[in-house]
Amino acid sequence: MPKTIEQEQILRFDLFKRLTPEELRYVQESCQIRTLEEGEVLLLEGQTSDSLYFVHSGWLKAEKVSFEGRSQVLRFIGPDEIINELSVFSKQPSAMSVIALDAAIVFSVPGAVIEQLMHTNRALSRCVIQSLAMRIQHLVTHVENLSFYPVETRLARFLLAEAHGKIVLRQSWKTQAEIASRLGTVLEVLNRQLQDFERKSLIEVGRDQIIIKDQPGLERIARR
Amino acid sequence: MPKTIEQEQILRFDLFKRLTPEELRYVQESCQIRTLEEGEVLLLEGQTSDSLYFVHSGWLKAEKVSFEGRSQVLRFIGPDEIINELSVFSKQPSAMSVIALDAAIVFSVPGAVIEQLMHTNRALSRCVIQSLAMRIQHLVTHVENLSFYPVETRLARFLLAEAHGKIVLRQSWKTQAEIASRLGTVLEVLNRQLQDFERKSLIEVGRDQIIIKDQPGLERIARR
DNA sequence: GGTGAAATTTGACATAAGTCAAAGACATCT
DNA sequence: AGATGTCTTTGACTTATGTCAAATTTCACC
Repeated sequence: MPKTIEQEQILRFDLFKRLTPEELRYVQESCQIRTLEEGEVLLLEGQTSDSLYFVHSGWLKAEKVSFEGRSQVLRFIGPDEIINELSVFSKQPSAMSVIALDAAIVFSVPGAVIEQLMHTNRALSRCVIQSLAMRIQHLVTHVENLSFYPVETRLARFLLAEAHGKIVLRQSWKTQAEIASRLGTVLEVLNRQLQDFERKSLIEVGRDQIIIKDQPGLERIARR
Repeated sequence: MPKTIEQEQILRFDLFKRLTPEELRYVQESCQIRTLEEGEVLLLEGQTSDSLYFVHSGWLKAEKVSFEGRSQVLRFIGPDEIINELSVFSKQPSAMSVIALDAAIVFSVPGAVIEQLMHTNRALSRCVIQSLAMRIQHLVTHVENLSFYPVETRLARFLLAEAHGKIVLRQSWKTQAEIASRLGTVLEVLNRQLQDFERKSLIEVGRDQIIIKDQPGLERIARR
């Protein structure tokens, strides 16, 4: 049963760090594994889903789509991240869609199981609260960026935030269209901004990475 | 001691609905009253404050200010609302400033007191989680609006959301500048949009109220 | 009732950002 | 290699939004 082996992986999540062995077994037993292919929809906006999802591998995005078909990516979601707390804890339909960017594997745990554990284990509540609080911080920052700063600044900030050292990895799904949607703009505008940065020798855009050539320069733009 | 009489008022907050009489007394004893005048700053962005605030009367705003001095109002805060959960529960400095729009009275309760109560009372945790979840919903909506929709649509939605029946109350602090800042735009743009709506007989702008004259018309604009 | 501060209105202007349409580059699969 | 589909690049164009500066109205306070 390869399933069981993978199921053990769910225990590595921070959320479960403080559980007793017994509680862990309970989680493990009630967890389901779901495999997604690229483009597959895990959650649809407006739909109710009572499960919490844990990303084992692969990448997904949480997004809102407008009437005209433009999409705003709220966050990219990678391994070890949690999906759908909002819906589970507020009992409201999902406010955004979640779509696989990659082939991805996620665990799902029924909301009722989590709620039950929260009754007996208060560290879990705290963990959930922390996680929601972080989500809010990110959103506030995003609002700030959208409302005050031009694409130039938003892009500079994005690059600096995503960079490991001097390079921003570009997984195959991280196309200019996806980045544009993340920054709240459109493909063409983003493309021109990238080229502008390149012309100014701030970065070098490659197919599977972006290299930051002039970090202080980028930071100056990011700062305002 | 008039102070004690007012302190009793804090018990009316939803957050405390499920507490035992003993716990209530504890809250009441550790709560402080703070009076603010118009324009006074309750919380400054970046500053750490470990207290939870409860609005007894008056109005405040939570806002972010940009380098250039533009401000984005994240929410208007009125009686019965709670301030600073984010900071208290995430242990991070406040992400935004909170400023009184009115003469206002707020109660403050040390974060440590709330945390202690959360240990013994799980309904409180749930309440906090619900409240954070709602905050996230609002922020997501705000991001969506900023990223997809023009000022025209944002204004229409704002008016419909704020309206009680057919009228949007304009407290003395609800100036066009404040509304503009709430919608993520500037004074002049908002003013022109209001006049445009007026010219189209959708609304009637008065000094202390805005009357919605053509709700279906507004809703059509709001819908996209 | 007059006066000064705050709120609103107006005009002319600058510019960031979105749209449309088409061409080019690149990667993968057969 | 050739073909197909996706991703990227480009140009010309439209438009929403922000900026500046000044006039006008309104309100609250003496």
